Amino acid sequence: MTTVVFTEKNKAAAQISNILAGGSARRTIVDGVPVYEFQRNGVPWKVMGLAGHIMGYDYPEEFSNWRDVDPAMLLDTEPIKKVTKTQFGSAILKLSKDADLLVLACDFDREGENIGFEAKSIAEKVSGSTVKRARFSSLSKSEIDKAFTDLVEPDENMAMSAEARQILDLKMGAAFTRFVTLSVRERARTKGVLSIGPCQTPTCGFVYERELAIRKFDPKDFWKIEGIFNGKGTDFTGAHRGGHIYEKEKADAIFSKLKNCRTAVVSKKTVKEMKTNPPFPLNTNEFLKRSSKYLGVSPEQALEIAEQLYLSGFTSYPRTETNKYADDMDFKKILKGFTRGDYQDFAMLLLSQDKITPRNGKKDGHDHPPIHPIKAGSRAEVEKAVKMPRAWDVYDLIVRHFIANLLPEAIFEKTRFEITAEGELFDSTGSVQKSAGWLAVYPFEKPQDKLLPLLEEKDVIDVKKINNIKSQTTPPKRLTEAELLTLMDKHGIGTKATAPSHIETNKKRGYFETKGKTIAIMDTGFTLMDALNSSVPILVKPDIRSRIESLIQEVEDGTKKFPLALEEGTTLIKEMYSHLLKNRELMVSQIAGTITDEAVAADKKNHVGTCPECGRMLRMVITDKGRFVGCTGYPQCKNTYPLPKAGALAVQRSRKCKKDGIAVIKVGNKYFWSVGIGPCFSCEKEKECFPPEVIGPCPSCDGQMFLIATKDSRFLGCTKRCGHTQSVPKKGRLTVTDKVCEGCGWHFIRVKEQGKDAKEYCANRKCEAAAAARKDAIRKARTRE
DNA sequence: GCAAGGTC
Repeated sequence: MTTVVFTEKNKAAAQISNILAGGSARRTIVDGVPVYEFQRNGVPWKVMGLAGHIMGYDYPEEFSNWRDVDPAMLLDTEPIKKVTKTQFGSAILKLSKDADLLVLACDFDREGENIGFEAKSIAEKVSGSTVKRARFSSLSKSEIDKAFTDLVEPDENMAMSAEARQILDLKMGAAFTRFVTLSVRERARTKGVLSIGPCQTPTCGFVYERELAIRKFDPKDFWKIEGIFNGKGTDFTGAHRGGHIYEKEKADAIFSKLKNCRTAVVSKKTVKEMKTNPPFPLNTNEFLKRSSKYLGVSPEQALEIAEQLYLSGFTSYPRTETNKYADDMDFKKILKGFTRGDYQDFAMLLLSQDKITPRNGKKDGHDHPPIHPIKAGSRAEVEKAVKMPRAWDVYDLIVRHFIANLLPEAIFEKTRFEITAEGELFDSTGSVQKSAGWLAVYPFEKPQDKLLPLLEEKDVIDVKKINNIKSQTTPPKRLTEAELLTLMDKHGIGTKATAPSHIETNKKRGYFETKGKTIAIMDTGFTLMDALNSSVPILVKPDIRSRIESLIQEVEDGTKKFPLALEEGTTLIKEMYSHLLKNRELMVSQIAGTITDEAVAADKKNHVGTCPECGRMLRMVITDKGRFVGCTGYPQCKNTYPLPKAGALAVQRSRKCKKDGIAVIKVGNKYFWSVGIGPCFSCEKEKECFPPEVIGPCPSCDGQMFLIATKDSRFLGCTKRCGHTQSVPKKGRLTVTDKVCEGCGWHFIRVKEQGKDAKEYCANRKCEAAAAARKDAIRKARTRE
């Protein structure tokens, strides 16, 4: 009389056993798998945790060679399901042999039902006993007790719907991936596989669509009228109510009406108190988005860190849809851990309250609570337990978010002036933080105060200047990872646990890459999406996932039989396949062309110059074993030159060695290396080849200022060593441009920080024109808010 | 060597 229970994972097995056994479950190991044993109602119980899916679909052996099988065959072949985690398979057999009742107790969702059925299908080989289902949405005692008292029938429709998804995903993925990869390989050597899938392809599709919008963008000129006013001795700006004016004549007319105007009137004043609510508790999606946005940590990495933090007991389970806390959540218990250290002020404040009220969201996946800290840890403790870069930052974000959610709202006082000048209306807004509330613990979102003078209605103010500013509409920005995750979530691409992996797949395939926080499509990805878009547009859009989704939903609802859904799904895939087949030539030529171009470009990057021995091309040869410069004429020409062992190598196209005429290579960010000679710093011609980068006249003597870069700093110094120095931005790539400042004769510098727009300006701190421009930029930044 | 979904 034994009852055997299967849960989705070991952790759930342990917890459920403790609840059902009243705290006295015995842990044993069967074929390496933990099993919890206890007595309940006089009957022996055994509970085993699975590890998610323990079975998986694949094609039969004879279909595994890509070259032997027409990919289209895969659409008419049924994949077979096999046990992929054999130790679980044998443990299930051992346990089920003498069971009288089998209970499936996996998560209450589609995949959970399916995982339970995997165990059931294995158990039924050796056991004919009854199979029941325990349904629960959380691992609380009351729910578990109830679920195991009121056992229900397993839901075959639900399990089969997941089965249909698995088969259709594999059929489509395998057939399309093989077809595209093999077709393109006829014309170009591909580095790896060109994969296609119902989640990864639409994910890339979002990035592609954005790229299209950027490329198609046609900038339009517009004008805006800005007033610079002075009231009570304080300058402030106002924007003309006309906003963006697209006709020059219209802007000019307003401007000429106003340009000689010297006074204006505050025609209306409103003061409003604005409240900003704390954020909702963190579910996985929100956590990943904020990690990316605030910390620049990729979703994949953030999830991995959260997983480690969870395993080390610092934070709760990281995969959850829920953004509201259960009513019995014990906030005080957690906060007590934080009464020392970085967060103590906030923890003490909250603990002094009778009641702590979170600002709850509305999503309840009935799975796990929102991500929150479990125990307090110092930076040293967290970094010791989780040996991953940024682990502390992620933990800090989770703790701060947790506390912020419990704190009161932030309060701002927002003032708005309507200003009338010559009958034209301007608006000025300012806001002042009255009470920081949750923002005090949440430095990731810092709103800036914008100050306005204390004016009242009917006050007359000075008009210092009216500007007619020409501007241009800007193209859409590249997607950030956070925005991509939002799009995926909105269109049901992937699940909370798999979304980052689809992004990762696209990166691995060379379809897109991250540049700072934004995602940039790569040539291969763009051409592939372009080709797919012109032959099978639904593949590039989220439609493909939703078509399959609605099919399997019908299976789950019982309105469509599993075999029919499979057939219809296969027909859909076949249809797409035939479209792709029809456009094969065009697709292949496009993609092969791009791949060849990329290869040529990569090869060109390695070209160093002409071989003095034989006249052919010299190139850098970089292998796992080492690197050197060799001749393309090898093996006839055996000419080689050494290269430095460490540092990234970049051939300097604009430079040739003055000694031997062969190329100069930049090593890392550190020094230059002449092929055939060695490091330039040990060469007597160094000064001649690398004259100091002069930026302009020294403001304190008749010398010239030039850029001095050392290993850990950079600044401007004087060629006459008069002692005058000036600072330059520490961050970003810095170049001296040809443009010369009219004010002081210095060359403009160009600073390009990763993920930001390049800035060009005069860096001279002693230049009046530059000072005015800086002031103007600050003012503009303020008024833009 | 193909997918996506669980979990470790």
